Amino acid sequence: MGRSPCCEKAHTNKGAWTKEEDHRLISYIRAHGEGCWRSLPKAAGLLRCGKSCRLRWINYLRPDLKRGNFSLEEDQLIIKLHRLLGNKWSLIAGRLPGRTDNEIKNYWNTHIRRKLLSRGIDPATHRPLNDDKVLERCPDLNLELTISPPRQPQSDQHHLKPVGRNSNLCFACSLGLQNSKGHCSCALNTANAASGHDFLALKTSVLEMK
DNA sequence: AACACGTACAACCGCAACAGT
DNA sequence: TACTGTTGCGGTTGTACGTGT
Repeated sequence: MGRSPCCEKAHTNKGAWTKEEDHRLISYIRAHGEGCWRSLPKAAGLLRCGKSCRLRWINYLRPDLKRGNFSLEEDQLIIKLHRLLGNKWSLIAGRLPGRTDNEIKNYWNTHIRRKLLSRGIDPATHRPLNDDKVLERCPDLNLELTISPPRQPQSDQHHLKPVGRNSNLCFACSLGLQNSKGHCSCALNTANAASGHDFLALKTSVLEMK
């Protein structure tokens, strides 16, 4: 026996959401807040699975979403973040307020990928497409990209979840997630507040890119 | 007008991570 | 520690719409 399906597929709607469904979902979340997606559809009177409700809310109905075209700044930030993080769309979305991982993923696949290819850049590696030849000539050349949070002084904060060797940072802050700001007081947030620099916000000289 | 093709994006699926017991 | 249920993520698909012929 495999695991049970996330929902009773026989009695759930699929495909595009109707205005009525959207309205029900918005009304329910306004009244009860987000969370408990599995039980939400039944409680809200929706014939959808919880995953579908969550996706619809996060990617389309959330009031703080920024609709419309990506700005040039957003465009460049996505490219920089993708170079650092790869296809970690949720992390990239964390640095772009009002944008969702799905939206960024789609935008990458439909616009940016093509743009990079037309410039002769491999969108997966961010290296010139003919870089293979360089590697053939220089097999020992190590172009591996690695990221790590900046070193922080020791502190006695104890609410933090250790992340590898950098046990003074919560994971969100170690990745420089904007959402984490204001919600935690780990070493990085404190330091950033003082210095005006933050990790992955690409203001740091360490990560400065041309 | 009708069709073919390309593009954009909403939505689905499967899996891994996480949380609770 | 092992197990189970839930959530979140990333890859992929489906389809509406625009454009060219």
